[in-house]
Amino acid sequence: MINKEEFRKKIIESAREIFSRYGFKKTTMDEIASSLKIGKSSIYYYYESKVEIFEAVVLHEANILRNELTTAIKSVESPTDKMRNYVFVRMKAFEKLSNYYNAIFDKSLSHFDFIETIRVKYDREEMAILRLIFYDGARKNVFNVANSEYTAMAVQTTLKGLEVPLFWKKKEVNIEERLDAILDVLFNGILKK
Amino acid sequence: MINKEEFRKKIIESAREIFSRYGFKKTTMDEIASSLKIGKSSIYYYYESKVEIFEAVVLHEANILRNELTTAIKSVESPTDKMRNYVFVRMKAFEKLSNYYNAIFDKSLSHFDFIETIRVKYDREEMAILRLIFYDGARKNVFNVANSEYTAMAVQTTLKGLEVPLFWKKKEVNIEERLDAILDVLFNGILKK
DNA sequence: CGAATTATCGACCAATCCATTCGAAATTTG
DNA sequence: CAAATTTCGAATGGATTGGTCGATAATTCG
Repeated sequence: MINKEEFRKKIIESAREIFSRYGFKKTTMDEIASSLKIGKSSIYYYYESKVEIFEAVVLHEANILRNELTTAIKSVESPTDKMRNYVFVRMKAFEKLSNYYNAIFDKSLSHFDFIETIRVKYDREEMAILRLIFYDGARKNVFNVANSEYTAMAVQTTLKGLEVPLFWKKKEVNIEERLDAILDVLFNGILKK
Repeated sequence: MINKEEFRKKIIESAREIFSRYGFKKTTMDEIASSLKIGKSSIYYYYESKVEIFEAVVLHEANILRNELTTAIKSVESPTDKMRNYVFVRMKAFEKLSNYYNAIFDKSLSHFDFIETIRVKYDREEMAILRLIFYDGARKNVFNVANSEYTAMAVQTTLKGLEVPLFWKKKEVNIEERLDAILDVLFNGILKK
């Protein structure tokens, strides 16, 4: 019916739902298996270990995020709209992603260096995107930035700071409602009049 | 600073968040404890067991639901609006509550007869409320019900049927979007022109 | 103060859970 | 049919976790 590679993808899709809901530790191989209607031991025919599946899931998730971000930017023209869309999608995504982290930073994270690798890679990609937006914004005279590299760095740092409350989940943060306030902070001193 | 009874409540509040997120089985005493910044063994000074805490949480949750439902009904005048509000709050609540069930119907549910007790009690309360709404609706000539008792029973059965997809979580159900369709089903043959 | 009471905790235990292995059976392929 | 692919049940061993207990800390109160 379906070849091995296809079924590997199916496993990732199912595992994604469960991992994103319960995190790494609380997710069991039994759950993943039964969500696919196969026996637990069958999974090991497709993947070597739970960690391997988790890595594949996180990678998948990262790719989805990258796509969402690029389309969010492409869908509008003006630099301010691009920023607005970018920030919105990013915060929304992080809200979801924080579930994964949640369960990782429990203990024994030594296995999860690969997440840091992905993270670093994405920071770089994000920098490139932000730099471009600000460069474009300066050229079009809507942003007041002398150095787009520097501004991009500052904004990225601010964004990371905004992630913290999401990460620690003191409280649900309603992104929709807070977006304008967040953009106010980000645009502080950048937006021309 | 705070007396024993107060702290018991605090425990329930904390445990509520965790149980509602992870269900009974996936929630650990360690988590409950550390969310309160106390040691695991200290919890046993306030409660005898995990099950006892869980029961208190479910009871608490049930009370909250009852309050929400009664205020939802009181807040409007017309019988159709009352139904709309009632159904909305009920479905919303069940969506959340299903997390608890989720983890219970795993196995060894013998301990959880008390949930059935609560359930039965609430079915009765619900029937009383529905009967009243329909009786009032018939009197005000907006509903076409000959026997409000019978209609209430039928509606309750339908509502229970609608819970099923929420319970089994094949997919997220967007209550906001589906509400009108649900009400259409419920009002079928009841609403006067 | 000092003793009684209240509250917290670390260390420990037994039961269960759970990721993983393995060999055998089932199923598909050719 | 035989070979290759796929599924699975049973077993295991190490980690997890609900719960106990006795030892202290902290608080109360005469």
